[in-house]
Amino acid sequence: MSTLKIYNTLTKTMEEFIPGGVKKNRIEDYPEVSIYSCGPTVYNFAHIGNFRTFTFNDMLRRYLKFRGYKVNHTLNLTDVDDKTINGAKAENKSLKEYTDRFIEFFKEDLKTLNFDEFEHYPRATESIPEMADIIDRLEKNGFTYEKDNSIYFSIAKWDHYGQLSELDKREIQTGTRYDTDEYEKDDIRDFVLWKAPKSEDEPQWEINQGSGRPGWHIECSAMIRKIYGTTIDIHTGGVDLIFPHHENEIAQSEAAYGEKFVRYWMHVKHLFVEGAKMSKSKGTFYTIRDLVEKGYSPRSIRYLLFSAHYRKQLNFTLAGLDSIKQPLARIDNFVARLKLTAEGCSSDDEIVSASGKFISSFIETMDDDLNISGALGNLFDYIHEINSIIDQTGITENGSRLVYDTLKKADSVFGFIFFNDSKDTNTDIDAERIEKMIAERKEAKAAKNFAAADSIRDALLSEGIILEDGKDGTTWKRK
RNA sequence: GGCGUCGUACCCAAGUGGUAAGGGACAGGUCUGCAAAACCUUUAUUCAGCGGUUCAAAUCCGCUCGACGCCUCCA
Repeated sequence: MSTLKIYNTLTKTMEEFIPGGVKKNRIEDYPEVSIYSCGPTVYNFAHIGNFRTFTFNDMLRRYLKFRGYKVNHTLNLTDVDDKTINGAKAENKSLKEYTDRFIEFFKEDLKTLNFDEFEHYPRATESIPEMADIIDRLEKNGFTYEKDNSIYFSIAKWDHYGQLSELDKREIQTGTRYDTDEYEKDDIRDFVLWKAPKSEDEPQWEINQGSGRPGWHIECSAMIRKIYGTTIDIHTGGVDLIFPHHENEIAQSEAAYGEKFVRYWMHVKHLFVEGAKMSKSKGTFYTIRDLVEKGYSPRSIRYLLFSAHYRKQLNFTLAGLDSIKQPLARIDNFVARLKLTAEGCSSDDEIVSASGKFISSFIETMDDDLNISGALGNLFDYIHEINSIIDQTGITENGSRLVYDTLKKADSVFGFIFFNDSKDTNTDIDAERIEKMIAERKEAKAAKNFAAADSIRDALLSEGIILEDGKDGTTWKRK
């Protein structure tokens, strides 16, 4: 059996995944896997690009669970920064009131896309004491300085700075305006831990160093400390966060506590929409809601977001979303076929071996840094193989059940094979009337009155109902 | 300017030294009164271009062209 290997941004290499840092013989013997994922800033609806990253998080946790690891996963919610503060001010609401609403929307979106439930969804504003503790320790260890009542981290004092983003290899471009922040720093690359209020009515909290609000990076370090207490296994986020966000998290956490912050860093590449960067002016800044309103199913969105490897750029297009109806229909038809053909005569041996082969190839593929595209290939190979068997020899009820269970198992990772698309259930179509018309058509066909039969079919088609004649009678579906 | 990534069929997309997965589209077939759907089969002598290393390269090295990322609190 293979072992899970993941690409670690910290070392720039593929590494065997060893939770807790100590190799065990069996997966069940490993301690709970601790994962922290940078979540959304809740000042607006999250867009499709955000959801690529979040979908990756969902896939990662689902696969770890599938593999037998115990998972303890955090997705944070940034509820205090310039954007949330300004947004609340603009609507004359309290920060909490304002962000509560978007957190709710965000969680609805997660549900819409069939996300697994994460263990924790902490808000930045709920970890102020932990932030204060980090700042106290940094101050005591001599890593901070104060300027205009804001507290900064001095990277000159921290020897290990730059390991994640390989800063030591870089030269800073001359003539670049490096920082336009209103806050003054000693070194342009220093970062703020605690911001002095710009105005009295701004949200602020009291800590030993004075009244203010958290800098961008401190919240993640604080929440990780609060929830996990010590070194965590995996930290994920979009590639844009490598520098400076994650670099600064490492600096402040390791300088404060003197122990390793994170074992494995995983970063998701950004997506393109219609071949270019998402852009509000081009109208390619989609939210999940936008797409659903346009009539695309959440299931297709999930599939598309899933389908490309997380470290490759994914080109998200509406045409691509459309074409996903086909593979999904193929999967659905396959599942339906399992139910229909449960009285075949094949020996189960072939089914058993094909199913076993599928699962082991699925594991081998996914163990290679979550190669989801390869795994999708495995899935369709399996469907193809079973379809062939059914065509040639049929399938027994036992065989059918085994295939069904195998799909269920794989779907604990995919999450789009058995997807409850609520859109299909709230129908206002009169099913009884349709069944009656189908019965009439059947009679017409029996009487060889094909003109009458076709006119019934056409009448329903004009209402958007498609009739399909199969071996076991006629079924209908919406266009 | 510095650091880095990518370029595989009409489209999407795996494969990173052993002779091109998978999906969509297209085409042929089975089934059907016809159709649709479903299923089956077929589809890249070739991996941006050029040169090199090797018994062997899409995979390693060099150069060229093209797209992109970070170096600006953007997932």
